[in-house]
Amino acid sequence: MFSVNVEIPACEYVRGGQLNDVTEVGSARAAIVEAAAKCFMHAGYSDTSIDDVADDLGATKGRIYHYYRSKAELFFEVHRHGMAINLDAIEPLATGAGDPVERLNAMCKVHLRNMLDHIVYQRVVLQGVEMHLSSSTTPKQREKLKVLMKEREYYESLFRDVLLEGREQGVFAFDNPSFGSKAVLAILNNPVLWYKPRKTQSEKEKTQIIEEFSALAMQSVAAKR
Amino acid sequence: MFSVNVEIPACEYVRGGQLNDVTEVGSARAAIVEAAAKCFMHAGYSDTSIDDVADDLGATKGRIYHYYRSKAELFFEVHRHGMAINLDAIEPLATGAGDPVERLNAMCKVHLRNMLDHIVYQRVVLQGVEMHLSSSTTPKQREKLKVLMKEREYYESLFRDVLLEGREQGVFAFDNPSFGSKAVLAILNNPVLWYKPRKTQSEKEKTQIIEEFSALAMQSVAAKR
DNA sequence: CGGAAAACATACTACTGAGTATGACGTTAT
DNA sequence: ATAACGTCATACTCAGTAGTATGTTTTCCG
Repeated sequence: MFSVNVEIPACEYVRGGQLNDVTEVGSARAAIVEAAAKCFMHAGYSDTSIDDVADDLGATKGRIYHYYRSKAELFFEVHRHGMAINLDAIEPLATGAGDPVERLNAMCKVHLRNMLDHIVYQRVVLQGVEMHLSSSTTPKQREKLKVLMKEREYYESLFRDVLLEGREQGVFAFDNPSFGSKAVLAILNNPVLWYKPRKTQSEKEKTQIIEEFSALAMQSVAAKR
Repeated sequence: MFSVNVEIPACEYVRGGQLNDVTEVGSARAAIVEAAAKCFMHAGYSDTSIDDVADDLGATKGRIYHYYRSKAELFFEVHRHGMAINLDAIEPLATGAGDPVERLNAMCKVHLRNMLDHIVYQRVVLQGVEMHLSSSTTPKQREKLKVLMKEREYYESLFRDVLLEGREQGVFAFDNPSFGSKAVLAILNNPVLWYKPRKTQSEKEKTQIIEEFSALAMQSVAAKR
């Protein structure tokens, strides 16, 4: 899998195939990442100051810079966590058994579930796509962003592979496989742009969105019969 | 249609139903808007300084602030121009004659064509959706952003209406109409996120993208037969 | 218990970037 | 010609912010 190594000032930090230990509840790093995700979601990366994150934590800058050496690194951490949630859930489904239609259907629903349940992280992940670290960032940080984009690309390839398998069996139809997976993910990611969790009826809303958007996504690559 | 009134320091400024006179070639305002769109696309709103736009123009701040009283207003102008391009092209198709399948097909292709031909403006329009003017902006500016979002909503309704008409005739199938139009537009907007115009084979690439993504979009709401 | 290291908070620095005040230059109307 | 106005450039102000340097408290271990 992807093994990303970052020099971490404090604590040990290892990224295996599964969820990051950084995310364990009670960890100081986890609290920081959580607060950062919240702020990044509400105001975007550029318009979020480290002080904003510190405020959300009820702390000060010092706390954050003790664990993360820059704002960009903190963003990367949030992004990585968001992608880890998705990869850990989708990877087994993609490589598992079963016919392609069933597999893709499961992937769509789980992906949507993740979008709605972890929306703060998912919006940060989407921001990563539009991330412009062109200016005012070190070349080293740009390298890390490339690694994150590779991870994203791999995630998309999981969908692409299932699509290709289904096309060979005649259950899916599309021309360019890359376009097919992009279209499916475009639909699946869409709710992240507008979904706001309600206090009441929240779960009912979620299941409706999951059902309907997964149906739309499946339909977009379905073979006509 | 939407009549937006902004106090403009110099020159007269009227927004009718059609393309803004601001965009006429030779106009000083048009050059500013063009440069701003380019910068906003490459670096995003927050990471684009007025000086950046001025540099692109080969001018200085003074020029820009002579025509636009704030950075936000300049963004609004770019956004408005982008939406005007889309509305002027799609509105006649949506309300025109013909069966829903043909109409939606035409709308999809024209929309995609606009995405690829005016990508600088379209990316700014997409940024508008994720715009967070929550902090450090006047309530008056937030009002204007709402107007822009209304315009976006109206654009989406053009697709929704055609979809509804098609569902009544049994040629389209979906559950929630709003979700249907969102899915279609999600696919149609997707190329904006990754398309980079090539020097060679540019037109061939475009037509391929247009054909395949419109097919995917149509398919996502197609009735199974 | 005591000393070291981790885990912060406080108080800075240095810089960017939005917006303004003002002046210079050209054009047009009278 | 000159007054007025439109069109900019120059030179500022000032608030916000990333990052650092250093002090202070708590925890942990021998």
